[in-house]
Amino acid sequence: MNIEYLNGSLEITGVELDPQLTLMDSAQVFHWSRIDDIFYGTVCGRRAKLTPLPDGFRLDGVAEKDITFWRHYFDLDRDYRAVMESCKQYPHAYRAMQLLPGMRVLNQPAWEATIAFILSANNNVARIRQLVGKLIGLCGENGGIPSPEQLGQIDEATLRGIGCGYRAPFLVKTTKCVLDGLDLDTLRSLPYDEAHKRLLLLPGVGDKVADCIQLFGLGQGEAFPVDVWVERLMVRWFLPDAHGKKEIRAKAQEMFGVNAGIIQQSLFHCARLSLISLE
DNA sequence: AACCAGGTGCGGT
DNA sequence: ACCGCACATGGT
Repeated sequence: MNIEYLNGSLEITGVELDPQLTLMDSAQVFHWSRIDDIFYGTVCGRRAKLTPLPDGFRLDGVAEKDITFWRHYFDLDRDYRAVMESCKQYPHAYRAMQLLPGMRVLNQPAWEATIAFILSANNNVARIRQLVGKLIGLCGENGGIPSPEQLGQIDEATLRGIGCGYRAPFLVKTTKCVLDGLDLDTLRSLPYDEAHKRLLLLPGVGDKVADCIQLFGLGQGEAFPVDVWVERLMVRWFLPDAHGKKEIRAKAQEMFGVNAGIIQQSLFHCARLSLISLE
């Protein structure tokens, strides 16, 4: 992998990273937009324009002090080939990673992942995108997910007004928890189980959303979100006798360890895109 | 027009 | 601890 920085542009080449797959199709992040194969997004107030290249991408609008930030966001320092090799004893997992070589798991800010995945519950990807976009539209025009302070200014009725539905009070209450002093980033250094328990205290956060926050927002690779798709594919491909999402998650963590989350992401997409048949 | 969406909270067994 | 149901809304 090669990284070059010049005049606000960060060029990353020699890396398997498919922006369409990771930013738009992956259902791990919902607020990047694509216009004519160029991607626009704002993360923690840093607005960037991403242009795909044949073997990587270029990021424009990058301040020199933010090079490390973006490098971490796109998880550039991880050897995905090694992750793939780590699951070679599980042919379906290995195959899933082979089929999606450009797949990566982004390191999002904990707060942004929390808001996005509370909105994701019992919702489809197209609508999650739309909803996150409307939420962003409520707070200025920098294009990023509102900060806790910004969201704290918005009442439940307004959130219902943009289509949040019954998730509106979850957003309000969780925002209040954070404004009252809960520091999501401190969960990063806690063991998986402990961070999970604390996340469950937030309104609108159950097992699945907590795992998404841990995987996408806290850098905890043992997290293994189990939704209906993952439940089905795990039973079909790995655990024919398992029943219940909790058991599936525990067994997957035993099998895949700290790479469980990355492998889950590949399995999930292979199933969703029908790259591997569930029958 | 039903049915589904990367579920969660709640009350009743 | 497990089970069933309500919950808003729009895409397919």
